[in-house]
Amino acid sequence: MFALADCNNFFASCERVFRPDLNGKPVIVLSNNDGCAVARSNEAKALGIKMGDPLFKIRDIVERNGVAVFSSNFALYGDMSRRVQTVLREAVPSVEVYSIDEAFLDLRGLDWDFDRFAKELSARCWKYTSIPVSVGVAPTKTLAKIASKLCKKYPKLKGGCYMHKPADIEKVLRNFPVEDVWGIGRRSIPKLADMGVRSAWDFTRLHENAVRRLFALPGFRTWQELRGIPCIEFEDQLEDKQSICVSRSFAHDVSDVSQLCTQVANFASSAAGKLRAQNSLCLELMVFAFTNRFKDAAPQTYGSQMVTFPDGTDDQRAIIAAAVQACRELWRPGFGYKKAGVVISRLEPARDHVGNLFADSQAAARNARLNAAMDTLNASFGPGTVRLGIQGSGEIFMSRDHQSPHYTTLWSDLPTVR
DNA sequence: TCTGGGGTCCTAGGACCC
DNA sequence: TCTGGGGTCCTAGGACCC
Repeated sequence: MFALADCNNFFASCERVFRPDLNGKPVIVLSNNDGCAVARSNEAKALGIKMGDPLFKIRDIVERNGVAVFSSNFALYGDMSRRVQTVLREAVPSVEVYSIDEAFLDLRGLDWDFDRFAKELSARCWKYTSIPVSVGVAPTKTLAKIASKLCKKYPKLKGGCYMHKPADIEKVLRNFPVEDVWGIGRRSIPKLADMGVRSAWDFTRLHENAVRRLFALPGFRTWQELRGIPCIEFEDQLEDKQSICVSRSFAHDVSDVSQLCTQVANFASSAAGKLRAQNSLCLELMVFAFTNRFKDAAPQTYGSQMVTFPDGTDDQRAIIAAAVQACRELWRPGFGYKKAGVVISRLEPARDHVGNLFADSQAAARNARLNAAMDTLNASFGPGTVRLGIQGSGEIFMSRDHQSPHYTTLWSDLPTVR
């Protein structure tokens, strides 16, 4: 058996932990730049606010119903996520953190009362973190996902659902829309509709050859998993990233090349920091920037520029310099750039890297010490405390008009109790 | 006025080899 | 008319996830 522990309406729930006055009230959390609703409390969902709705289009609903609106606060969500993970790791030997708000638990070889286990684990998460968590247990990961969704739909399950009897699974799948199955995406829906497949159960009734032909290997795996045959690996080892991307939309259009370069330098700085954190080197860097595609009247452009590092690098100054140079090359006058980003790829573990015999090893060692010193300072005093001149103030041009305090990660933001 | 950010895996087809 | 057979590697794009 596998379990899936899924935090309900995660970002909205995090905001409510330190704002209990908002319990039972509609809450939404916005994407970066205060663009779209990306998390909604149950009350906000009931008002008809959809995932991804732009704030300006739901302004009426928000104002009429007194919806509490928050800018995204990833320092808070990341910290709350770690707290939930701690509770999960205390419960079972093996945990696969799948995303910021979801984790799989490996229950293979355990002879427990899984229904009780699921309900108790949910209760424990609530007790220690104040985050509501749905725990589904089933013979495959895909079925465990469905079981956890049942918990959200039926409060009487008390946050835990064990689904394993074939007759029960059939009953659930017959009532479960195929488009809500993990691994079935938007592009597959028309194909499935053509074949008369509406429920997850219908999908399991298709012939194996048809599934393989139309949905290839990933679709076949989902088909197997729904039929109770596990074929998606459990991965409790955290793998190194193969690529790292840092990108943002800007609060206003940027039509000045040096301003754009300053922003790109900050993206590169952030990407390079993540690269060093996983002890890798990158061999490739790409910068991209484009205009606002929603502005029909304005001239549109998309530019990207690639740089390679034949010897591999994780050096802050080298990566930022390359990104800024690439940005100058892709920039075209007369356009208002709305979004830009830096992607570093072809990553290799630093310890496996075969260096250049003729490189200046003393200079490399000096750079490594400099990078380590900057990383240490920025980890202690906050990102951007020590930075290169070209990064300017270190700020990204971003709107965040509804930001909550960093309750758990900044001393100055500690809640006051009287 | 205002529309997010960050990833992975798979496959078909091109380019190349003998 | 008719144009071999068998293989590997790489890449771009598609599809999916949160």
